[in-house]
Amino acid sequence: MMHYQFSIGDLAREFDVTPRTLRFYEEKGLLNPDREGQNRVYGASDRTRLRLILRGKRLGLTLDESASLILMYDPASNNQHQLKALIEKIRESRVRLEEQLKDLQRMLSDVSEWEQRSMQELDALRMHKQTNQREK
Amino acid sequence: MMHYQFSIGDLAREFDVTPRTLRFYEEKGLLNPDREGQNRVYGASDRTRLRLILRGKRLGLTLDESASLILMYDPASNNQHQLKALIEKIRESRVRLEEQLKDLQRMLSDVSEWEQRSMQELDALRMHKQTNQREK
DNA sequence: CTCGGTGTTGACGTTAACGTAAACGTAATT
DNA sequence: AATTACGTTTACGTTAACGTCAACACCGAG
Repeated sequence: MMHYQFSIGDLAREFDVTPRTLRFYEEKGLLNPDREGQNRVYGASDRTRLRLILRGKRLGLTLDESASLILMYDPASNNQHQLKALIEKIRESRVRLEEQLKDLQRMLSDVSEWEQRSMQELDALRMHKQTNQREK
Repeated sequence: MMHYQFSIGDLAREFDVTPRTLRFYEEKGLLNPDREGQNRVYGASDRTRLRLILRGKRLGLTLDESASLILMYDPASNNQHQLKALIEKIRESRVRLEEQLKDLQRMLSDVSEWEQRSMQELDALRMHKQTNQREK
């Protein structure tokens, strides 16, 4: 059974952010939930947007950058000129992301290399200790 | 011909940051250049560190996180207990980075999918225009 | 000798992304 | 009726990572 309506608390819990965060994203125009009286009611699209925002954050994008990425997912953009501009923006994003991917791979290999070295060193220390004990 | 001494301006230009940034990193203990009188003189190790810091930044790490990563590269850490703690930290970093990698791949595939769709749409628009012109 | 270029140390300003607190409304529980 | 849980708006506070500016020192060229 799938919901398609969420309170602010629901979403906050699901994505591990505070309600304040969701209201803040709304101020910035990243979300726009319906209202039921005073209260915010979030739908599936808001949920998707939120996921995209947070994914962006984890990758080091600013909220504004995530905002434009989200606009690109929106089918509301039709006119040709805008479309070209958007494609260009996407292309830039992709280039950046690919750069980031390289950075990440470099870092991963550095880190695992270091990990191995230090574990060996740790083993060496253990061996040394045993030797010492036998010498006693 | 390789230098192994750099002024603050040299490094700033090479890595496209301002001198202020380098002084700031020094305050935070991320760099510690020698002095020649008043002036800072950076060596190869500072240059390496700077590279690591900036790489970290691009991946969304904070300066403090980069700082601890750099400490791990340092062979100054010997005692067994510290070593274990460091290994644990590295392991965490790796997990985070692997998560990031997945995010990135998801995002890349999303983006290129969208790119294709919008280029097709653009083509469709062009075709439509031609048709209209012939109908004239 | 003065001028431009490069460096130095404070010290205050700025932006993003929320945190925190006050003051209040509403609805269900006890 | 009072408490508890959840929501609201408004507004000020906070942290990271520098930017910016003032006031000064040094050094080589013209």
